[in-house]
Amino acid sequence: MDKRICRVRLLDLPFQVDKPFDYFLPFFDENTKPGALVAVPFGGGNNTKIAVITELCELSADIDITKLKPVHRVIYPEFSLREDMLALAQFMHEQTLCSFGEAVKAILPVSSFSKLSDAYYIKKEENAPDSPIINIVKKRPGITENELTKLAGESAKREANRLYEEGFLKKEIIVSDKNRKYNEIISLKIEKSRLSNILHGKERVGSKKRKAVIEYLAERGKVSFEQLKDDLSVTRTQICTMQELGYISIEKTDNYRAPYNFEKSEKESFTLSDEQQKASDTLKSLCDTGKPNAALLFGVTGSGKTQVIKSVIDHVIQSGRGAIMLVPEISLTPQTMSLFSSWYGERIAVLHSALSAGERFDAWRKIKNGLVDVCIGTRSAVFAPFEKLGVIILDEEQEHTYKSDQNPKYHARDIARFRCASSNALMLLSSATPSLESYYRAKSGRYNLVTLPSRYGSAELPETIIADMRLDAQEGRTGPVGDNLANNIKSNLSLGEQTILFVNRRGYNNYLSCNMCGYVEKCPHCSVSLTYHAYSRYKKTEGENQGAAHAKQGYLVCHYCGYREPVPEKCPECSNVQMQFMGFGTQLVENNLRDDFPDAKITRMDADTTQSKFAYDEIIENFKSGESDILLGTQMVTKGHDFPDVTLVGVISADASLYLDDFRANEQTFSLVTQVVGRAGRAAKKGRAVIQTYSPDHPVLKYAAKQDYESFYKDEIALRRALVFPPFCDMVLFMFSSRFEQEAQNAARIFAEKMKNNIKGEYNDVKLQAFGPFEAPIYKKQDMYRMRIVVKCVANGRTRSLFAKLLREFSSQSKTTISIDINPSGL
DNA sequence: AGCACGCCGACT
DNA sequence: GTCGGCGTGCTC
Repeated sequence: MDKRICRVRLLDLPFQVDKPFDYFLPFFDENTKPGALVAVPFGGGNNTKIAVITELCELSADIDITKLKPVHRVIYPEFSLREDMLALAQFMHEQTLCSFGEAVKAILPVSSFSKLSDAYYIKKEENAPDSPIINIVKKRPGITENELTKLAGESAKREANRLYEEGFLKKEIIVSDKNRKYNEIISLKIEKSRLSNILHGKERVGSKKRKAVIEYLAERGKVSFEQLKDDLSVTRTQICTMQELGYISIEKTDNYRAPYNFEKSEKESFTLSDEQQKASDTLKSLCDTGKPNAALLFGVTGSGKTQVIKSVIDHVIQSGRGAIMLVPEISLTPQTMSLFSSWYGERIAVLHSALSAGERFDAWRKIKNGLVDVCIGTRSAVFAPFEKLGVIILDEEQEHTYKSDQNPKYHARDIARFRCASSNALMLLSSATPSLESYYRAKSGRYNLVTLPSRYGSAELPETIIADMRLDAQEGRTGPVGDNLANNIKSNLSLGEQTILFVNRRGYNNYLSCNMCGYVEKCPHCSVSLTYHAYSRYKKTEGENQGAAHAKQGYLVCHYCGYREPVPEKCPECSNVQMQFMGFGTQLVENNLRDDFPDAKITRMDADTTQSKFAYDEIIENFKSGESDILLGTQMVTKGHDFPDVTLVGVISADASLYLDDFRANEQTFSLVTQVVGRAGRAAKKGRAVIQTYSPDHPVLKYAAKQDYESFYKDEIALRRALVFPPFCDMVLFMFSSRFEQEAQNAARIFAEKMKNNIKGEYNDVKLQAFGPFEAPIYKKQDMYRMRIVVKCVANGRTRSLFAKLLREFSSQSKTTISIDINPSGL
């Protein structure tokens, strides 16, 4: 029997209202199924909204059909969610506490959705009220609601809707497919005798232009619309009319736009080392178990992880399945692209957030239609709609960019895990410096651990020097490049070898450091650095560069537990009174370098110089070809390139990220320094690395210099366990923002109280520890005052249910905006 | 979130 | 007497 009722979720509802609604289904066909998108009337004004069907039900006594509105129709049938993707939306909704619609919109290329418009027609003329609306529709059947409003004023919408409800007007929902680009092939549709009549003027076709088109087509046969337009300057309307009149037919074929060039080239083939072969075999077998699997490919820098990954992708493609390759940032897609297209030619697609709606849609459609085997992209590419999925790879799995910080606040790893579970695919995490969480899971057997312990070929690890910047400070040198590094650059320049300098941009926070002994004040409860807050900070502009003298009037604050203490008068370690705020920018370093080495060719690479689409590639190519001596940059220089002529790598300020006010500071610093150091000496030449720091004895830097992940892990995991941080708990961040300072503060306080009451009462089984409320690191942002609550807990179903309840109750009664982020990428 | 319905002040 | 302010409450 036909299902007559469907349960739907609307795409554009705020969290408080986000619940299932039931609608009557006046039609039923093969497109009417769970996952389908439909247009439905919603709310008092019966505005047309987009919804997704989650369930089909039969008529039953417990549903009052008179209270149900009818679904208008199915829209965008090509975007209908497959069963597993619908389940994924539900999963995201539950896991990240986003609205169902937000989850669906992350999965589908919604930028391709065009706005729906309502078109009106006369349905019944007798007894129709004498309304101006009726008259307009009579004159212009199919008029849209917008045009109607323009002609008859604001009330037209309501009036038209009333006439529709009363049965005098008919409504149609129009979707324009503006983002689809077709090749339109035009051909004649007239039989020969009639054609001859027309050509000889015995039959008239209505206009000269029409006759010209027919003549043209008679001569040339099939022709594209573009061509026709260029040669005869016909308009689309004219062609469409001719189609309606039956003179011609228009055949639409898909036309894919390609933002990148796909050139398959016969790259020199490489042979896997024994070690790589073993890793590859293990991973390939994990793809074939017919069950979901997860693996961590842990290989030191330069161990050839990419080759292993390629062999796994090859294997997956051979079995007729697709592969998703995620990279941490957009700037890494072009180079990954060119590498992969040399292997797979046009059988690849790119998906990242900088694509235009059309490009994104095309890539999406190609994947869905099985025209590609591999999708490369950033976080959102984890939703690539492969029918059959064999493997999802997260390259540099520890990168924080895999966590979204906007709704839906998902982590690509979690999505990958879910998708692999429903496709019996392999989730493959790859890194030289895995996140503590992942390595912990690998060690405890939840992931298969596959290791590549040695560098590929003859490459050796570089010789690493930890340069003590305190010595420079004592001798009055305060510039960003210390004595040791400067000497190394000098000798490298004279040898004609290349240098990479890494400027640590993280840690621009105002942390206070003694420039004599490198002492940094930390929170006694959280093992994170304290951040400086000016005394009367609410009136101050953010990012102000305060001097040390000024600092003494302020406070040092912990962003995890709210602990605060006054700024010390002098260094508690060495009694030095010169405490200062740390950090250098790339530009400052560049200027200094130009002064010190006027003859060196220096290239700067950071967010500023890589604005344009291809700038990044150009910089890399130029540097590779030896056109410049020194490449100076941020994070970008640390990743994924083989520069055979680079023999010196310098870390300008290793401390900057070490004293981040984040529990992941150690982890991030270790990862960063390890990666930069790994850049040196990738080919036959032995490399050197200089790490500049005020804390030369810091174990994290020592481990990174030796590329000793195991020891770092041992220390760090013990610390996390002792202080209870992930992976031993989940962190949840609540943020309250309001234009009015008092409101944000009240809201946060009341919320905290409500949470406390709940864990004493209904939710007394939930174990959690709440900190705050206290001010967000950027207290005032875009005129909004922001308060925070930080919670440590186990984010299970019960805890989420509590949070969901609190959010729902709270947001319906407060003007303050509240947001939740479960395991945020940084606090 | 929108949008309706609903109950009190300044205008033709 | 009406237009319109935004307070409250609902959306299948």
